[in-house]
Parts: sequence; C-alpha cells; structure tokens
Amino acid sequence: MNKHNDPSYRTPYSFVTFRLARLQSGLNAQATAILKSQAGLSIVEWRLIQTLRMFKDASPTEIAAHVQIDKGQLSRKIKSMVSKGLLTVEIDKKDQRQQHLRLTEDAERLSQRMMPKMEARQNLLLVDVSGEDLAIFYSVVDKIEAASKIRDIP
Amino acid sequence: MNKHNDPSYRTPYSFVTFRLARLQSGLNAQATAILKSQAGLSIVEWRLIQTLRMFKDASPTEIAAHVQIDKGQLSRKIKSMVSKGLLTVEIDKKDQRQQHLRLTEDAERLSQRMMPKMEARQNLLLVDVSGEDLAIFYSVVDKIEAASKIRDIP
DNA sequence: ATAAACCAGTTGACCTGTCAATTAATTTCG
DNA sequence: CGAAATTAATTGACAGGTCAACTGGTTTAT
Repeated sequence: MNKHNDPSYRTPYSFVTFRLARLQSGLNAQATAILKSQAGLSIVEWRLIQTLRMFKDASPTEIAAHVQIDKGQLSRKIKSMVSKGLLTVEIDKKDQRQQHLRLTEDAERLSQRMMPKMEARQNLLLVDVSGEDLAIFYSVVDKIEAASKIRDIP
Repeated sequence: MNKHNDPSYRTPYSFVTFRLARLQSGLNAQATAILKSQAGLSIVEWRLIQTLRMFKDASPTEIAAHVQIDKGQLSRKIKSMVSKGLLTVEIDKKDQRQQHLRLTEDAERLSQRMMPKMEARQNLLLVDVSGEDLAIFYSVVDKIEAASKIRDIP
C-alpha cells in the first residue's frame, strides 16, 4: 500500500483531479518561464503556433477544436498575434465568414529555434518513465478524459 | 506502436503537456458544472472547503502550501467566502498577523451533501482503470511533477 | 425567392491565475 | 533596546479562461 491509496493518508489530493490540477500548475509555470525568457511567447501563443504548423491555413473554429480553446479568447489572441507580427489572416474566397490563419516568417523562425528546447523539456519530463509505463499513463489519461465528458453524475 | 508514439502521427498532442492541458480543461469543465449546478460553488471554493476539513483552523499561508493557490487569489477568495457565509476568520492571539479559517455550519452541510457526488465522479473517472495501472499512472504523475520544478533547460 | 435556421467570428462581462509591490506584525541580532 | 530582516496578508495590474449575447454571411426549406 502506497500513499496514493492508503485511506489513512487521505488528503484533498486523494482526488486524482486535485493531483492533476497541481501537476498542471507546475507544468504551466515551467513552460511559461521557458517560453517567456527565451522567446517572449506565452503558452497560448506557442500552442497556436504549433497547431498552425500542423494544420496549415486552419480557421479559428478548426483550431479551437484542436486545442480546446474558447473561440472568444482565440479571436482576441489572433488579433494580438497579428499585431505582434506572428500571424496573418486571410478571408476565405468562397465563404466570407471564414478566416485562414498563416504563420509569418518570424513565427516560423521562433518556432524553429524553440522547438529543440521544448522537445528537450519534454524529454526531461519523461526521462525516468519507461516506454511501458508511458503507454499505460496515456491510456489512463485517455480513459479519464473520456469520462470527463459525462455530465450526469448519479 | 500506438498513436501516442508513432512519429508519423505527430500533432501538437505528441507533447504530454498538450495532452494534460486538454485533459485538465475537460476535468475543470466537468467539476465546474457539477459544483455550480448542485451546490452553487466554484472549484476553488470546493477545494478550499475540503482543505479546511483536513487542516482545521489553517491559515491562508498553510492552505496556499497545500493547494498550490496564489496567496493573493486566496486572500480575495476568503473575503468572498466569508461574505457568502462559508467561512469565518479569526486572528491568532499570539501572532496578530496570522488568521485562522473555519468552515461555517452551512459550508459543512454543503460539503456533506456534495462529497458523495464528488466521490462518485472520482469513481466514474477511474472506473475502467485497474489498480496496477492507476499506481503506474500516479508514479508517472509524480515523476513529471518533480521534473516540472526544474527551470534550467539545457 | 425569401424567411428561418444555422454558422463563423466578435465583443462584453466576469472569474481565475500569476506576479510584484505594499502594509503591518514579529523576530533577529548588533 | 532598536534598526534590519523576515513573515502574513492585502492590493493592483494584467493575462488566461468561460459564458452569453451579438453581428453578419450562408444554407435550408417552404
């Protein structure tokens, strides 16, 4: 019996959600520190850039689906990234409601420069985790995420 | 080889941090929905209540250490919870800088009523996860969290 | 053809999270 | 003792996150 299932060791962190919240706050602080000091980017900006490298010319709605960001927040973020020279916005010819977002050269260069650092960080986070354990970890993440969509708790 | 380590399937979510961020956002939405609709509480309020049930008469500083919340945010939250009738604040007799927080009867009742729901939710999240897998999951969470404290990425 | 329904993005309001500066009480130490 | 350092909590400023109402373009269905 270890500290994670010993009932006599019951703290708020017996809840997996509490543990994950604390983990998330540590990861955010770390990523914020790296990105801000080395590239002047926020986490949201970094995620948007990476998402646009994957899904070229994506629209805000498509991006929102991929990175689970609120479309309102996204709209404002796009505006600020355009004024920072990281993005350009183009209106779809066929459907004037839709925008296509594109990374500028500056954003591509920033991404090229930071990617090795962010991958090094990823490796650092997982350096002591075996392949088998990581696979199990991801499968549990998948299961918890699926269950998080349920809204009716009996 | 599964989708989590297939390089040809590389998306932003190849980053464990992206996966965890998305998971966290789903969990937050779920907890927010349950707590708001059934008890009129926010997640932060729920966490504070649970933490105070564990660490009775704790001071804001002690709580901040346990739940990893910013002391500024905590100060404001305490004020609002006092005005909602969930907390009382007492000044320490020996050290007039320190406060001791106590749950009101209302807060205790709310907690009693909601705890079974929140435990049911916890069980729902983990229902398909075996004990062994959960132990591995927690050990990976612990390792990632430890590595998240490192600030100097080579 | 056109009114209703729908969809993409914007805006406003409000709460949460983080950082830094400040105030006031207590402790340390010359 | 009493100035300096430390600690607890507060406050201000600002980015991030969520919700809902709104604007304007497009599709659907009569």
